[in-house]
Amino acid sequence: MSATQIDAVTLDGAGPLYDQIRRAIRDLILAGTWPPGTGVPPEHALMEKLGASRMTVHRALAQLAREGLILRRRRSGTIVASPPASHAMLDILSIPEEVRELGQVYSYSILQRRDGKTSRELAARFELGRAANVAHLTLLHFADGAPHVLEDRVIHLSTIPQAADEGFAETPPGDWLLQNSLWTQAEHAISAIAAEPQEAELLKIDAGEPCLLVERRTWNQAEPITAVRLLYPGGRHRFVGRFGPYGAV
Amino acid sequence: MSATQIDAVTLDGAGPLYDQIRRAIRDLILAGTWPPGTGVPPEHALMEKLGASRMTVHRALAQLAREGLILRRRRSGTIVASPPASHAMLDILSIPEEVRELGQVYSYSILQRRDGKTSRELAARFELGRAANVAHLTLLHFADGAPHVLEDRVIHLSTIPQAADEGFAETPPGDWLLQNSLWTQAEHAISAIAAEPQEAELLKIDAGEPCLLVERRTWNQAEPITAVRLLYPGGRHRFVGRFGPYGAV
DNA sequence: AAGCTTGATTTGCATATGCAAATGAAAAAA
DNA sequence: TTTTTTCATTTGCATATGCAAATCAAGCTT
Repeated sequence: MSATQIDAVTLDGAGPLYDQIRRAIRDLILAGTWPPGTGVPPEHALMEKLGASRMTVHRALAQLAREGLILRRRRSGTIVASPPASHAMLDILSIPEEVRELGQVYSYSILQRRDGKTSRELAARFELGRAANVAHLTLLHFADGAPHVLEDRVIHLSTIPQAADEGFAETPPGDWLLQNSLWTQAEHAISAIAAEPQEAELLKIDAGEPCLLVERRTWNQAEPITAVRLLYPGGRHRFVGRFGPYGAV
Repeated sequence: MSATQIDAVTLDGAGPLYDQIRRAIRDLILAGTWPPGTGVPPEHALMEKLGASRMTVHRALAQLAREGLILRRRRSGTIVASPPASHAMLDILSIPEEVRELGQVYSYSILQRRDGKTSRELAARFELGRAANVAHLTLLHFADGAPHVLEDRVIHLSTIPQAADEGFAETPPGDWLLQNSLWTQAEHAISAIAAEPQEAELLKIDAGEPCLLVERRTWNQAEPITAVRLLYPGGRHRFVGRFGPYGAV
């Protein structure tokens, strides 16, 4: 069952020894030569076959274990893990970057700003647990002068008090927050909705047209920092990600 | 500039020493005590302060470097890295899992299947580079008997020939492929579109209603495996991910 | 002043050694 | 037979040691 072709492990001489070992075994797994459940030879066997010390072999295997490719248990040995439930990775670029990535000219304008306690309606829209002192901003981002995305955001002034004195004239609030705050947790939801009439007018599309809605909330430890709703005209925008079974490529 | 409060590094005595060191430094970074650019004390200094060997300190720092929290350069030393361009992670569950996760009963039915060379129209819809021998399937997934998502898929028979003899009666093709093929690359795009009349009828929604469209293509090395378009009624579905600046939480 | 050489600092890699923890299997005891 | 004990295998952790590579800085030369 766990008889593995140890001879299949061959080094390519490129780079550090531990990394050669790591890549050699990783490639056998990714190529399917060692399918899930296959026994990986014990450290001593690899050590002799490859002429490396046990610590070096261990380093390679420990890293593969951290990456989730193999499972290791004392005495029972090491086996190839089953591919994990996969993740799709979507880059979160700042909106200016996103627009420039498309080769277009970025600009933005603040449509409205109001600071103060959250109304019941606002708290509901952003799923805020309790009333809070926030800055509430509405703004529109443009790509080559055309509406690109409509942003509706609250910033928790109790967590980021310096936002109260910031006009966001130079930098839109999303980017400003990235520079002026630390976040440890975020939640991200993507859904599709029909544009409301006033949203459609701002985005220069027809009411009822499908839009991508990105809702994001971020925290530092337990303190909420900001919550934002980004409305993208659906026909024009898509989120793309490229990845492999064990993470980004 | 790089004078760091080395006294801030304190161990908690829980678990392996190298991991205590790793976590101690990681926490100082995440808490903002050591902002980006801050100099991390050299291995020798940490070694003396913590009473650990250099190899152990090195192990902790090397791991933090792999995780992207710190940057290390010979002779110049180690500094805290700037938070990376973040990724949002969305779990890709199989559709049966996705439905069961919601606490609903899963079922599916194959609406149509046709194997053979791709038509021009089909090749365009799935962005296939050239004509190919594929299985083309259309199916509908149900949650508690109600339409959940409409699936339109091609499977490359040159890469996965055994799909030609598979009826997908027990397992829907997405899950079957996960079990019967290896993939090394995937591309994933999310957009919002209005439902076409025939799509709307199948999903039991009104034509023109906003839907989430997930398009995914997977490869093994350079060989295409499958391409799929998943159409979710927008109002009912959203993709949610939770994550931190340095990866999944 | 500009370029070159030398030296010192810091990280990176590999090895050898020793012990500890987990645990499957065999041996011994009930 | 069943349970317990012992033993051996395998991984995990930590240390000490030595050398190599990168590179900043100081000193030297021209």
